Amino acid sequence: MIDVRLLRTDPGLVRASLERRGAKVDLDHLIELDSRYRALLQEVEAARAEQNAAGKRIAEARGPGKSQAIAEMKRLSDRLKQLEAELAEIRSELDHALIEVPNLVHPDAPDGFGDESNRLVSTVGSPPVFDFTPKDHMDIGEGLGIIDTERAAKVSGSRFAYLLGPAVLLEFALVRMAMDRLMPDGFVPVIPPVLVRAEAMFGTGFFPTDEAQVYRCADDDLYLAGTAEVPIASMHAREMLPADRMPRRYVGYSTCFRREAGTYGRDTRGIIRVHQFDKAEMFSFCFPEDSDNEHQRLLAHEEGIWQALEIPYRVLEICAGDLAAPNYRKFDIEAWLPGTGRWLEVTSCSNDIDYQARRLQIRTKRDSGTELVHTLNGTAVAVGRAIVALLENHQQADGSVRIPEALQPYTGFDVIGPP
RNA sequence: GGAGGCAUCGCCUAGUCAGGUCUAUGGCGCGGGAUUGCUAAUCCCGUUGGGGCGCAAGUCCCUCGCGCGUUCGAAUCGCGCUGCCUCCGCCA
Repeated sequence: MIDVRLLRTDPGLVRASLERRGAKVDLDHLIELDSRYRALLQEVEAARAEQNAAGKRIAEARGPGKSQAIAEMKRLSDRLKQLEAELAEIRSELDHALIEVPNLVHPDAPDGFGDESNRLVSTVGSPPVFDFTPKDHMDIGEGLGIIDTERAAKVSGSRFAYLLGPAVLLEFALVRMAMDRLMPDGFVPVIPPVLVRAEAMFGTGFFPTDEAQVYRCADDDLYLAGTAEVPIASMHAREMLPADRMPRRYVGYSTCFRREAGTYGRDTRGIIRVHQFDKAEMFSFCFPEDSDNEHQRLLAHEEGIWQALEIPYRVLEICAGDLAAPNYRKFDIEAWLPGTGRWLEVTSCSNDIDYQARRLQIRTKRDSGTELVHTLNGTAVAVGRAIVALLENHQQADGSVRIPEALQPYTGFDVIGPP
């Protein structure tokens, strides 16, 4: 949610940001609603002040004057009730309109829409050279017997997978390596609940925009989180974070659930796009003036992990038109997949500034006053896609897969296979 | 799933039975100050959060878990919801 006051004081700024996103929001209507709301609010508050004063007089009054005063106040009370009903209606209209408004856009974010408008920030590492024809992750995974999507389809339908044997140990190794890199930098490991209330979905900005992507447990009115970002951001909802304990950093490990509605033709092979995967996610709550630096910090951790995995990657800054509603600025890392011959998005790192904090009411108090915090999130390891990248980049002629050195202390083995 | 209890401005707490100066009491903590004079103590002042108007000083409104209701008036009465606790059942 954006700051309504900004809408009042600098509507041009908001309008420019929304245009860069290509967001269709009727700002004039919003401004009109806000001004009607405040005008009516003043009327209501004046009436309440009158009622409060009259109430005191009644409390002190004795005798016949009292019943007369009560009769007078009844008329006042009726009028106030009518005004309050009107106020509530406008407030609700305003709230519904506001929750649809996406975040502002960072001035440095590239303009445009679609992949071709993203800015290439850097490319690191070089594609591995093979003296054989490299296979894609599915051929390798099935060959090694560590990925089984056919049986998963039998049990759960398409876009599910069984991970088996060394793939499972690889998952735990990846997660533990990420934690070990992040904990010294103040990230507190957390395993959050993955079933959350609608409030958490709205608070983090996934609702109302992405409601179609979320699994719902209708009987209990709970939703399966598509990322640990949702329960971690919501963890401190309606809290005042002590200034001397800022920033607050977490690395959350959770299973992630995504309906992938509307992606029927895309990434149907293997485990690149599945309904369920595990992920370690970084999340920071920080002071507003620190969020640009914090964003770079999260991105640096992501790059460090991919370098440790010895996988070539590139960093993209996402263009204004492709930012999700809560994002102010976003960087993706794409790993090179030699078997498939394409780049694959493996991390996403966003600065949402005060957008989530305003919805979730997460504040901090300093001498300068109380203010909303900034929130940021970034992928530490999306396990499924990390496994895909490892298999394709470190495959060997005999069908086995080499484990990069940094990971070996965690896996306990240096190779998977040969079959 | 069943039965019962609880929810007050950072934490603890008075107030709720008998609705009206509750403009919510006190303690802890925190901030500022005074005095004594040194492994500290005592005293004074301030301290929930949010919003409207205003250049400001200020002023008004809301906030006793949330919502709805009763009433001229709700921390207080009624209903619903949420959370926590205890017991029973079930359960990894």
